[in-house]
Amino acid sequence: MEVDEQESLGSVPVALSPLERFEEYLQSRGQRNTEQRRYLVERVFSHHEHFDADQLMEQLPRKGHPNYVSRPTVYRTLKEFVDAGLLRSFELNGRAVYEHDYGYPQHDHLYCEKCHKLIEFRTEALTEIIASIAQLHKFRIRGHRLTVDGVCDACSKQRSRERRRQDRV
Amino acid sequence: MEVDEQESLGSVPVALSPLERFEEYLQSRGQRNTEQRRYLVERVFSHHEHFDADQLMEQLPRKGHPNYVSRPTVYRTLKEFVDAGLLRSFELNGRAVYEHDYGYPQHDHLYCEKCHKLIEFRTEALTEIIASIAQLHKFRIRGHRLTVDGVCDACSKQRSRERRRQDRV
DNA sequence: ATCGTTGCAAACGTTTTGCATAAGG
DNA sequence: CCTTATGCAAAACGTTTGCAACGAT
Repeated sequence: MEVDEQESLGSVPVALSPLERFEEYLQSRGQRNTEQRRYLVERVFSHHEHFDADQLMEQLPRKGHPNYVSRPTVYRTLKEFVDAGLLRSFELNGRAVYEHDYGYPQHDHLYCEKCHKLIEFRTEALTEIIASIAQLHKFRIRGHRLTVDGVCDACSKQRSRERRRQDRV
Repeated sequence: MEVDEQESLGSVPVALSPLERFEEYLQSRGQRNTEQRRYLVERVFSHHEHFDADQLMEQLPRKGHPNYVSRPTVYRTLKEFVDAGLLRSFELNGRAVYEHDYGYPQHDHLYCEKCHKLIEFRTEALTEIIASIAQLHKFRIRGHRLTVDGVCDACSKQRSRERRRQDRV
């Protein structure tokens, strides 16, 4: 579930930091700027990675330590981040996976069934196809999720190496 | 989760019926041709619809009645149908959704967030884009899932009608 | 007779809830 | 002070499992 560094799509310049944007969102809805929320924005945006609620929890301080955030609050806050446009979420193997949305370009994923890595890609052609399909069906688009399942280059090479090794035995 | 009849993509002629194909699959793997499996093939292929395990269970005979199939068996059998190539499955709102695969052309979906209807569409252009992306990344494709989220024509019309009604008050 | 399959009950992993307490505005 | 947010415990959700009884080959 890590991002392949070589596949990074760069970032889009934005006016406000994720924290500023979130604070603005909270204010506009009369919600509160709590320590937990501020801390989670900081942690979630400190590195660009795909993650699920559990992986995030593992990286956070344990119960009893400073900045501890309970599991329900993590779930509630991730949902708020999605509403606020900071994160995008999609489902993979029955769990919700999150990734940066704010300040990050729209993209889709290749999902390797062997190493479970998500490789990001971006293509204008896809956007155009979707737009024309939607027009045909008079469908108002809000977003899309495309996942291509298969086996990545590294895992294909690994498997053929293993097959060769087996042949020698 | 119903199929829009008007959006039906037709079917592809196949040599064997779903039941025959499944029986062949079972035989090839030394698995058994049980009454429950035969009954479920019949029910699942009696109409072309998207469905989840719960929706299927609701349509099946209740405990104590003839042809009753338990929940675990329904789950196990749906998984076998996917392995056998009879059904395709994808995740929607945290549940596994199934649709016919055998004898039905590859397609993708528009998902209406208002009425939760899945509209099927098919485009050759998408297949080509995915192939070229995969080639670029030396990625071996096994399949893909594209879902376009938004609001369908019917729901858009409904909402504007309601807005107009409100304006008159 | 063998061994895969079923139904039951109980577990599972993820996410959500009700509620009392804490803390932001 | 008035709410909203939090942490806790427990529930809810869809799905899977262990196991004894059953049934197909």
